[in-house]
Amino acid sequence: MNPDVLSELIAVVARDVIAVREPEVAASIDSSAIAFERPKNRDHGDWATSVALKLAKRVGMAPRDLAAELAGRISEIEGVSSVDIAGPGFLNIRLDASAAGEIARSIVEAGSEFGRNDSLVGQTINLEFVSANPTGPLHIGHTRWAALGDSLGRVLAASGARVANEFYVNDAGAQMDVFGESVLAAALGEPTPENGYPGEYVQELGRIALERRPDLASLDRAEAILVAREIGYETQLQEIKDSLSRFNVHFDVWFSERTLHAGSSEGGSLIDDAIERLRAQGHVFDEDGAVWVRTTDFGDDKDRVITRGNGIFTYFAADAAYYLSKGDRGFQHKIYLLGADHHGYVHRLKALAGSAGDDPEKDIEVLIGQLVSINGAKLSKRAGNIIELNDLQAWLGTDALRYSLARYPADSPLTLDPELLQKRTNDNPVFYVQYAHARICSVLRAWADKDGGDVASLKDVDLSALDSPQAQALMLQLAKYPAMLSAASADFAPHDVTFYLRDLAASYHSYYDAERILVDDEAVKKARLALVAATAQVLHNGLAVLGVSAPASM
RNA sequence: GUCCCUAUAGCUCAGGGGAUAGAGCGUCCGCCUCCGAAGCGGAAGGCCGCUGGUUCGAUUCCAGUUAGGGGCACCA
Repeated sequence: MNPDVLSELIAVVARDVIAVREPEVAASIDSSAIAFERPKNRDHGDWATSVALKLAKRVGMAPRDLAAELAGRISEIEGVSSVDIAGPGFLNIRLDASAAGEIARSIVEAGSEFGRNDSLVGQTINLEFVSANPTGPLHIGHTRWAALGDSLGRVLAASGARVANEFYVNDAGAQMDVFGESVLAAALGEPTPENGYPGEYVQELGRIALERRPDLASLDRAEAILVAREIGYETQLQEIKDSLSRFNVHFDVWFSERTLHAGSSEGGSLIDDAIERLRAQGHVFDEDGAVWVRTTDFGDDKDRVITRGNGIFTYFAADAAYYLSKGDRGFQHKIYLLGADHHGYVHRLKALAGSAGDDPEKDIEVLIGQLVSINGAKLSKRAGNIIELNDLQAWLGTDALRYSLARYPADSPLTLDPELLQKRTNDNPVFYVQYAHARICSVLRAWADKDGGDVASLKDVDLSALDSPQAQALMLQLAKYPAMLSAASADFAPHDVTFYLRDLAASYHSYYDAERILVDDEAVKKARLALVAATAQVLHNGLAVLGVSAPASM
């Protein structure tokens, strides 16, 4: 008996009972409408539902009467041991030990697939995040979006969506030229130009540029800038890719802004095409010699210029072409994960979706991340007094860093405590969870050494011995995993996973303290091993969603 | 001025139209001859910023208000 099945059965029962009185109300009931949940208080049963409270009014019954009728039917469901009515009409449901234990078997069978659900099946999602300018190293803000975005992508994929992680490379525009001038100046031993890029890394890029093109000094200035820019760009982008890869963050698409400026089949650029497509939709107008998009039609506070009076595109033009490109490449849903400094973009991007004929409410989601601060971090002199991803990772480690950055919703500001993250105790949330996993692996190793047992042989054991309160609490926690993942994907909330894992690890530690696993009674031992192996599997799966390792020993 | 975010335990933060509002840290008291004590059990600690509204029921939704953070270009 897993919770999805039970909630579905309760929905069926509710439909049945209510159909007699109010067929229309009955038809509107599905498993999401019955408020099926794990009660906070264990005295309230294994599972609880307030469905009677919610429906009583519409059916014209007293909540407790409706509850009583439902309770009678629910108690007949196979595997349900009791149903109690509490308070104004809550139904508190308890399961047989063996019915509850089935969860352990299904987890061991499903392995790393356990938790996958189909709540987002059919969605094609373009998930854009980080998108740092290729003119310098990634900083602490990028680090947060990298951890969050990558985990979000995995959460969405686990719910059945087809997800592409995408990095938009801003490799066109004036800042690239400034970058080129800075690299060239460094290569030639000149001072950094005014408003140029500071930082030791620019000097490094200059040295690399000179190494590759010793003739740099003899080139025409404009050409030299171009050469320096391209070498710097290529080198810096590669460093960004390497940093992210070390951070266990994966991108499917590296989308170059230059492709938008380059020609399309018709001769004009993709940006020209984009403006014409928006014009065809009726949202573009000319005024004061410039070309505008009427973004105010979609909630923006002012209209936006897309082509300036001097004929040059604004940055918004590239945004428009880029947005359309996502749709053209088959993505119906576009998620943008942006830093707090971009929050003025939200209306603009939504307006873009609307102007393109998409649904601004459904087809585009803009998540604004708040700032990260950290105590005691060293500023990177080489990168011009920012806090670098590379330094953070070397300092704190991928696991601790990714886990703690994924622990909070994107829209809440967060402060990292480096002292805590370096502790190898349960003060440090990632170690608490990893320790639970390592502890289980240790038990399984002891079993394998002594009896030669392996986890695959636990698929057919009798699970009725799992009747202690701690074992049942653990099983219920395990059973919640798929629904938790599905909720996390619906809310774009990878932090749900970290909180779940904390609770699951706590349930396991309590269980471990209450019951010895490797006992003499073979049947009991097998049942407990199945439960414990299932727990390790879910810890492993959950950590994988966060891009964090699940070590077998620590 | 305007728009967005935030306000929950001493600290850092989850949660959410319903039953006694949660976790970690910190404080206090207990638990290893026994599979990893990197652990477990317990205690203390809250007008869920403030005022109204909707509701059978609001800490949760809405409005206002106060406080904090952030954003406003024919920049990129």
